[in-house]
Amino acid sequence: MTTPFTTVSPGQRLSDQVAQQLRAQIKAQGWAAGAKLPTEAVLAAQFGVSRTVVREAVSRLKSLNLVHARQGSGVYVAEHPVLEALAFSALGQDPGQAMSKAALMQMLELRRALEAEAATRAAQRAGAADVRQIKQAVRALAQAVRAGRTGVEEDLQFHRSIAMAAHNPFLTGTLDYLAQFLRGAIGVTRANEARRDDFSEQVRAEHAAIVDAIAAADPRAALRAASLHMDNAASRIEQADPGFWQAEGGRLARPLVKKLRKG
Amino acid sequence: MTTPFTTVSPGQRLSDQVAQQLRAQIKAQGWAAGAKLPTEAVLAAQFGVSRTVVREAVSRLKSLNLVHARQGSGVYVAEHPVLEALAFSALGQDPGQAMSKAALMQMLELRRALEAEAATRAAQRAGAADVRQIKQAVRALAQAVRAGRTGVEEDLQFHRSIAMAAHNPFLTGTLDYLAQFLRGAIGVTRANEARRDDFSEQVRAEHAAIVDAIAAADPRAALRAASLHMDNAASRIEQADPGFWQAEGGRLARPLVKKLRKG
DNA sequence: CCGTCCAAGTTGTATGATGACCTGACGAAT
DNA sequence: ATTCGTCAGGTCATCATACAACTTGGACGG
Repeated sequence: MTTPFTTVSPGQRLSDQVAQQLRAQIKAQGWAAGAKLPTEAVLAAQFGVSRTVVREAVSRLKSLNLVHARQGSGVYVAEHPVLEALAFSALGQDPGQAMSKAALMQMLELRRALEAEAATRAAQRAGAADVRQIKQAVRALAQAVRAGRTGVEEDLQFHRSIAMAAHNPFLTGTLDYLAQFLRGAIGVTRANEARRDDFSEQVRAEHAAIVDAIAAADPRAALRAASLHMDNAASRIEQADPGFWQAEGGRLARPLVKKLRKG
Repeated sequence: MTTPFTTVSPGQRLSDQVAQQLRAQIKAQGWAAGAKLPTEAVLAAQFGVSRTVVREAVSRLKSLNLVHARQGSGVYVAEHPVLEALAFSALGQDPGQAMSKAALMQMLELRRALEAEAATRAAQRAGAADVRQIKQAVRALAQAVRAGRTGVEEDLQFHRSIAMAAHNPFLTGTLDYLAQFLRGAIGVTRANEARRDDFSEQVRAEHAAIVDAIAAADPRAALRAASLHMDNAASRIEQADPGFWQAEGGRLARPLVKKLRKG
């Protein structure tokens, strides 16, 4: 077989299916780095679709820097298709979905590193305006809770305001990107924390400790406070009722099942 | 004017230009989250291009989750277009290019957080196979240096092997993604370090300290060693000849000029 | 051997048409 | 009055075709 592609099936968007298959082929080293892909016309014939669909699929791979096209020559696999790793959201996987407990813990680990760095640098560099922003976020979060909402967006905004106070666009950008996946995670953690009043109060206190350290321009205290907040968040998830992950978390965790089966 | 779009100019790929302008418009809150974009026909008319071009541009925004299209209804701005922040590479900016000294320091800051976490967790979880991989990477790096090469790829592989030993796919994924931008940065730092023999030896010793700590399953030592490595890398850049950034760095730093002018 | 030019191949763009699907409005039946 | 079916218009998804812009490799003549 010279055509290792499964024929596309209608119902789904064809360009999505083609993009996924091409991505899979590249990821599986089906084509070496720098190699030339078949021409659009050939791909269209192999997939049984029009050239328009192939072009849109290739266009998406281009925007992910998996390939680059040279007019008059062809489409070539990128030399360093590394970014693909973080682009799991872009093709196939749906971000914003909730995650399994294990994935949640791993994400918290990543956050721990980034939030600690952000808090440290924020304590070093935050100006009066930055501190105002952070305190504003804290108030918004408290108000959301009083209003009976979960406060996911406000929680994200709180952490984002700290990252911005660090004045490092790479840090802000990375946290922003992760926020997409965090949104589901924070929803779960806050739902968990809201089940126990002592948890809610504990979270509030931890947030306050971070803010105080930044306002006091004490980097080491900020580092400690931020690390503690993440560690405690992990603990609170560990302490959560085992039933939580079947009950309230179940609705959210369901989409993860397929992801786990695949792994 | 109801058409705030600058007319596209031939020479560049039209779909790229349209995608950039749409992205800029969304980023500038020109359209609220959830708002419906003009139809493809209208956009095509406003930009003065064909629907084909508009469709490819929109397709790229879709793959970045900036918008989502509903057949029969329209194209809508995503509710949480947050990931866009890390996608600076996908549209417009060329990754793999070198960066300014300031950007390099900011990126080191981000790396510091991630590498420290990776080293810590690696020390906690690395198995015998993981340690073998890491030591193999160290040997490859030494060999590359002896062969007169810069060892950028080997340096990346060294850090990647540590991240993998941490057994956290999110951490590995994020570092992989950043590696794309790091590649240029590491090239600059290694070119800088190679200029002074004491620097080279110092780097080698720092790497060894990290490996030893992981092999000894000492998380705290690994954390210290990794943090020290990043801090020292920053110091070495600070200590670099001022002329370095005009001379050797100049060739690499040139593409950054436009980025700085824009900011 | 070397430079020029041309022709085929490939991507980029334009255009028109058709199918699938959504949305809102209208009107009939319960 | 509410619900439901139907219909028309709008919109995205896909297809087919044609042409423009560009690259590549080889033929050709020096």
